Amino acid sequence: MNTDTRETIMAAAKPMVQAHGYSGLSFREIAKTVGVKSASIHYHFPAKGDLGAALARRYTDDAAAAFEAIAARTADPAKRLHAYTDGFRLALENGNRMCLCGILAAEHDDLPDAVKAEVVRFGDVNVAWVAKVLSEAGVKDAEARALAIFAAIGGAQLAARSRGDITVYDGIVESYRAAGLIPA
Amino acid sequence: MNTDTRETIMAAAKPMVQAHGYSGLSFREIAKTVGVKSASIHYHFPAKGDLGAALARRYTDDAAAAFEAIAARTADPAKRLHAYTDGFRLALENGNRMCLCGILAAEHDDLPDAVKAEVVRFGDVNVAWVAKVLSEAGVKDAEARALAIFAAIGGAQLAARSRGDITVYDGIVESYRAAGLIPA
DNA sequence: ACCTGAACACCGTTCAAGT
DNA sequence: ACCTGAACACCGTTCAAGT
Repeated sequence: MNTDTRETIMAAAKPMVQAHGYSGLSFREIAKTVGVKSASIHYHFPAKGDLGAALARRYTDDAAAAFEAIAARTADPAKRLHAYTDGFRLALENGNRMCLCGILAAEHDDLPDAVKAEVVRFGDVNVAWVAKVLSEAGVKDAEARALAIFAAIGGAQLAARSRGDITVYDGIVESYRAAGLIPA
Repeated sequence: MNTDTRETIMAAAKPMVQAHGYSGLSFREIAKTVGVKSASIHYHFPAKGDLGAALARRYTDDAAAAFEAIAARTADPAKRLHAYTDGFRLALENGNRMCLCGILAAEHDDLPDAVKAEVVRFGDVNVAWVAKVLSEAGVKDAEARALAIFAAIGGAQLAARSRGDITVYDGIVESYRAAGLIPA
């Protein structure tokens, strides 16, 4: 039951993208970790964009599954949103990394179209879920507010990462709640 | 009165970083634009980090000057903050680019220390100015709120850039005001 | 079916050499 | 003082060749 090489490649590449971005993702580095030659990666992912798109697609699917799990665990909107913001905290906990699609968003101009499309889909999935939570809580303009919360969380992650200090993330998110952006 | 080569290099490099980031900044591309060979860039900026730090330093200084100009133009906190969020809108207007220090923040792990330090200073200058505006407006926890606003604006820029749609930025910022994050 | 070595045009960097 | 050509080790990609 040896592990699928394709899976091993994706597992090695994911944290690399979260730390160094798409442009910083190196086939030769992945190859070293996986134990193959860099040319072999191209057998599983013809071009770098194919790997990037596969990573972003799975990241979004995993997020969607996590959202469902949160919704199943609690019906309280405030608690659901706490679990939501905690989810983005995880990346920072894991070696000051970023949300995979967050760092990809910054690299927009250098992304193949397939990767760009997955980044947009990640946003759509996030906004749709947050909007549902908000509207169930009776928040007006739930869709617009959800997009604002999604964007704000990405910004909090960016600010915390630039200082290499996860407490910066916590403080910013707390301010979002105190100011009324995120229902508390 | 021929233009200083060092200045020409910085002028060429700035929009490149705002579009492609630090890692996407190419000495050979700069050289083509400036009309010299890539090796010549190293005469003015020994390493890429020296150029990156110089760009971030000037970007911060320019921002500080712009903040002073805003404060001199109007005393109304809401108007000052409108001018502030408009400032970040400019980068998006200019070819869907990002705040130079915003895109650098995403690349934190691959930045030389001198560049990292300038990115942090940009944040400090922003937060200090916004905090002053907020405290004059009687907002409590002005420092924390200023950091939250700064982060949120960065996130709005990131979200808008990922969709290549400046109206996304406008909508998010409007939501920030509607929710009470930014005094309106 | 899966992997590799070698080549290609890119990259930042270095340095001896030019003017 | 300022610039350059050539070399170095990197990069993604391609492809003929292996098993």
